[in-house]
Amino acid sequence: MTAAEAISETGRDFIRDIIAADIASGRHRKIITRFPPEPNGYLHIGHAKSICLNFGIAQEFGGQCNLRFDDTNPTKEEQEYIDAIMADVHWLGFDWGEHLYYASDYFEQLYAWAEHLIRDGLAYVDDQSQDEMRANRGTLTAPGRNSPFRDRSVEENLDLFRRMRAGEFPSGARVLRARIDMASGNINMRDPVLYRILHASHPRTGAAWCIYPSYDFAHGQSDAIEGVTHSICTLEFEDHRPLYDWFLEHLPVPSRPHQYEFARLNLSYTVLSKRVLTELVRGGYVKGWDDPRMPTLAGLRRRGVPPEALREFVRRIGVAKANSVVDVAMFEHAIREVLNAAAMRRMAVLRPLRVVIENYPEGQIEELEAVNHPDDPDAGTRRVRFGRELYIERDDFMENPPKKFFRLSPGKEVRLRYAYFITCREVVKDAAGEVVALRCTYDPATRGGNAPDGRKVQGTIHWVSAADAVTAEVRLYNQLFTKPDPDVGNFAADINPNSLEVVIDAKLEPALAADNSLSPVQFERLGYFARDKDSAPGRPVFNRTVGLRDTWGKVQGAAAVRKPDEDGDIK
RNA sequence: UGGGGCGUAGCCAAGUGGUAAGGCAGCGGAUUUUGAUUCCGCCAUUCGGAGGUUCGAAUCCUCCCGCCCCAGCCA
Repeated sequence: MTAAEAISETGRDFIRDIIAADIASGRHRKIITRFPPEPNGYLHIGHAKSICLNFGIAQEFGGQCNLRFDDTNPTKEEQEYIDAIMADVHWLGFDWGEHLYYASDYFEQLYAWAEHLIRDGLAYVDDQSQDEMRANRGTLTAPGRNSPFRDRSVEENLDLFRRMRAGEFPSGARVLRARIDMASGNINMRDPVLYRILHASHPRTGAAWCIYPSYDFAHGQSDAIEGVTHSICTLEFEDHRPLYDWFLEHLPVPSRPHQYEFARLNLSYTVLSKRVLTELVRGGYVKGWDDPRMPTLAGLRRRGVPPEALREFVRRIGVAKANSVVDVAMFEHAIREVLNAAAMRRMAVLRPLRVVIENYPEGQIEELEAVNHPDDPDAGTRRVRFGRELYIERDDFMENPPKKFFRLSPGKEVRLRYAYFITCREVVKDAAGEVVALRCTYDPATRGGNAPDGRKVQGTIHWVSAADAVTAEVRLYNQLFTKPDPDVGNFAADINPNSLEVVIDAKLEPALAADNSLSPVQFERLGYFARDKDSAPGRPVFNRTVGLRDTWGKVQGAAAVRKPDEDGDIK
């Protein structure tokens, strides 16, 4: 596949256009991008957009994408996150090859460049307190005031900076600042901090340093060291670009990268703020970074979302500069699309209702053929056991059904998928009036699901043989938040109390009990499910990745809102 | 009366002076042993608004309106 073909498949966007133009003009021969996570949390679906963009561009243009950890703040970063991030990028389907880097690899060079700026009179050590600095920074509309330490001599600055490095001062005592313009309309240019004193152990450099470069002082130079040609980041860094360029212009860097910004992903009913995600985990709102309700790659993976679905979703939402909120339905569509094609079908009953086939011989068992995938004959068939006692879904029976209810009700005939037509003859209730079982009859002539007399039936329902069924725990997930646009300032108020429903006695086809059973799999008529790591021998646990499209449920819901009748009938 | 961005359908998003792609959602209909899938059809006389330039404007110019980001020794 040529680069041009690859792009037409991926779609165009303004960044790919710029890169294509840079190649066409001869400005670059080899494209180098980078994905630069800070290891202070887990990757989420928003990062997936960035990963697909950066690694995707490298693939399409025959270039290279580096994985570079932006580890300049040891007070927030941990090895656990570094490991998880690498695993997640690989799982998503991308590989950085030999190009694994850390900003901390460049600490010595960055330090040398800081001294270079000092020598050129472009940086100074500031003794002001944090409060003083803030007070002198000015406001959005008023210029700042120069620090009283701004005009120290080169010698004094050098001496102080070296002593900062040597550990002579406590954390926060002094900073190194660029000497730019305290009156700039762009606050990032008002003498930004280059180095701060942090007596903290770093996951990689340990105690080697007690001063650490700021993001601004590290990022562009790291790009330059690695020969990154296109440094792609999100919109909020747009007004850092003049500073990014300033460092590259004033330092003897080995290459001249350029920064481009795109709009980060926002998803309805979802929060992608790292701060909030961290609080969800630490506050116990979810069971961990890989809780299937989390939008983290680890959570999505555990939920059963295939990486192809993430990539397809990202491809479809495009890349632009307008802030936007993508409907989570678009993500679910991508998941269903991939899973519909890939997942084998099995039968499982979530809320079992016992059915006794009165005219089926006691003790008789037979095996019926069921296809594994309706659109893929190569997926083959399997045998499912049928007996006198079965489980069907409680939702597939209604004693007083509304019009257009195609499932089972007293006196009505339906097809048991791959098996027989059955007719409901009697409803068995307990003392409380609860339906506890159904007595039905079957038509032996309809074996396999077709009536020789051409008789039609309106509905087909799934079932599991009671004698063979395996009991399982099934976890049904709903949106973590109740509102399309949760309040990140008070996220707890918008958390969905019903984001997790646990079904403890689902009945599965026996093959689903095996440790190596299919996953993800479609439970027919219900949705796509993935085996969870909490599964124990003989006690499988499944997560619902996403339900099937449910037009009947939608019609029902709408009708119920419109006109809930006394007897439950819906006109 | 600061600086930087962005405004095309309910939601994403193409379009770069020649007469509004595509996807999601929605709505009809066909097929169906998953009310799934698949398939067909419908869904912006109009591009935040108003002027202007032009034979012709979502695209160029002017003014206005709206939304987002920035005052961490976070990234």
